[in-house]
Amino acid sequence: MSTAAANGRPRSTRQAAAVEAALAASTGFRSAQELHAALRASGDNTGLTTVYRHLRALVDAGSVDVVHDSAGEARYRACGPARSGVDAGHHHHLVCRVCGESVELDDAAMEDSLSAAASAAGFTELSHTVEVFGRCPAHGPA
Amino acid sequence: MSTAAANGRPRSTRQAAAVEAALAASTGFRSAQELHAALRASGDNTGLTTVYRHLRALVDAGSVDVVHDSAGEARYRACGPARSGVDAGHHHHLVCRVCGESVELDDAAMEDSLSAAASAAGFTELSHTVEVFGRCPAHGPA
DNA sequence: GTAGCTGCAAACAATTTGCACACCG
DNA sequence: CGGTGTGCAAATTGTTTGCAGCTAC
Repeated sequence: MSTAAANGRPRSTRQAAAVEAALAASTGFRSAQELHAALRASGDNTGLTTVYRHLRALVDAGSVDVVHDSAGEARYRACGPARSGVDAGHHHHLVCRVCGESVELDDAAMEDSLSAAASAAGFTELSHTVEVFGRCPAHGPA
Repeated sequence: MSTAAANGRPRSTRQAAAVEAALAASTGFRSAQELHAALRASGDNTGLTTVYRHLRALVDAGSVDVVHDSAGEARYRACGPARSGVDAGHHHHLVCRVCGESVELDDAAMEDSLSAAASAAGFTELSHTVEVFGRCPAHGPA
């Protein structure tokens, strides 16, 4: 099908595809090193450095989302198709702290409320980070 | 018990007070190392280690709030009086990305909206992180 | 007097960068 | 062939831990 999900890259490399595949293989957030380990387990002998490089490039391109866990470590997830130049995928995530599974949250009311409060304080050029953690239905409380 | 908000500490030390004072001296978020530098500038020859130790203790006690900037570095701010054992100071911050000044946001509507969305997805034991960045009135766009 | 607190320096972990080599085109 | 992506290892940075001495109680 859409074999052409990635064609704007300078040179098509196998490792680049491997990183994207590793990201696409999970609906949850994964840490850089976790991703690297998974890649090696998949047979790809990709280096940690390369993983970091592609991760950064993808984040920069807007096709990957990042959150920082409580330890300050970065976790990545393939998200938003990143249309042309538009920020078509603005949303936040609800992440299960047990299995890492994540669900997208598209809460316009929340966004609006937040913006209104910030504007009321006289702040401009707003940007925000919203991360929600919890236990997914499959991992309910004890 | 109006004696003191903090009497559960093992031993009252001058450095502990210095760290708390440094935090209280600013309405904005400060990084650990920034705080350490300020402390030395104030005359206190407190060590970086000690600053980190007290910071961690204060965060653990709930009297200090932490946010992680885009670089993943921790920034602290004295917040919520942290009553007895109750989380009496739940709120988020609106931080100026130019001067670091911060304003507390107590947006119940946003909180509610967020919780509702998360609950709808079947998630429990929710916790969230909301950080808003922007330019304060004093540092408006060009 | 004793135990906890302090501080210097080494240990640590995550991430970045340099440099030499392989591969894509 | 040419150049870019790759990868190993060293460098960086923020934070934590160990150990000897000092201070508060």
